[in-house]
Amino acid sequence: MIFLNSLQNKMGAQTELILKTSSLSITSSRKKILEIFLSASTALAHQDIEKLAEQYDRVTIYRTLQTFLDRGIIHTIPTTDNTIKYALCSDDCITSGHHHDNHVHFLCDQCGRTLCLDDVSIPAITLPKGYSMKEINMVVNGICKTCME
Amino acid sequence: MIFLNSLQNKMGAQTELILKTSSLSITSSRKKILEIFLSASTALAHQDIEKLAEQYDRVTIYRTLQTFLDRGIIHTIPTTDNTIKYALCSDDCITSGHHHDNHVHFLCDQCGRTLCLDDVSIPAITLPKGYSMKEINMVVNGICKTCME
DNA sequence: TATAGAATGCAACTTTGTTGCAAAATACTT
DNA sequence: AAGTATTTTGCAACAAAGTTGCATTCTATA
Ligand SMILES: [Mn+2]
Ligand SMILES: [Mn+2]
Ligand SMILES: [Zn+2]
Ligand SMILES: [Zn+2]
Repeated sequence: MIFLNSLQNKMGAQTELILKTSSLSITSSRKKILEIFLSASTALAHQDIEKLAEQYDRVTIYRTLQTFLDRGIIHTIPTTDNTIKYALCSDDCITSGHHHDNHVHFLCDQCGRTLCLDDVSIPAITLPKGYSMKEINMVVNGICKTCME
Repeated sequence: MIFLNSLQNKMGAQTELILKTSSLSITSSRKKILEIFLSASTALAHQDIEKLAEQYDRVTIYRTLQTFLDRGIIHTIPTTDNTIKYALCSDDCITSGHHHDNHVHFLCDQCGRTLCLDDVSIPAITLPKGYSMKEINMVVNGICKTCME
């Protein structure tokens, strides 16, 4: 029990730190949504968060996700099925002002989970003359490790 | 006038050929939507097509796009802003039964257009052990050639 | 603790996507 | 060319997703 409280406190401290670092006021919905991301092993859709944070209004969740995106706390993952998934940015992302995610994302066709493959970086490409690159996304569909076993 | 009719006829013949090749019955909505894709230089959202084919019901457009996807006549392009864009598959894609698009897509942050960079192929990557790849998408955001000038 | 400013919840609304079914169009047979 | 089976379409009704304005509540700070 003491142990659990300690964990809870640690998580609480972490979420408050993230919010402070981004100059955001500390509110219970923001902390809750950050906690959800921190304990999730996969990227989450808006709907996933709605289910895990039922006490908060749908609109609040929309606005909170947008705020987190603006501050670079989370990033979006484009998918082929018209659902945006959100995931926490790595420490690098969060601390640096400008967002620069550089890993590949994986969508499992079987379990439906979306994973950040933090260790697989996106290879460089050469664009035709006249094009300037700002962001790059690489998304792979297939079967994930867990589902293969 | 004769010239225009000839162009029209050529486009008509082309759309009918595509439909026949995919064993689809030839209907005016399917021809119209194919014509839109053939004369478009960019990928299109459902909404774009709705505006360009006002005479047809929204539901018909949804179903037609789905049919074209199923037959591999068009492919989707995932975007970070929760809108799916559709584009004609290259000849290779259409003729071969199985879909294997392999080019990078470009989203211009200024004009909003989505372009198939047919000449830029997606580089290979190595996934962690246990993952199997089925499809791969690479989407680049930035400023397109036209907007740079 | 008082107060200005920010965030939230609610209601109302728009947009996007889905489904069932009758009517219309197409492909196919004769 | 006409008739018929099958497919496609439009409409209506609905469900889900996303947006906006505004009054209330909460947070930061003096
Ligand atoms: Mn990620
Ligand atoms: Mn393409
Ligand atoms: Zn899986
Ligand atoms: Zn452009």
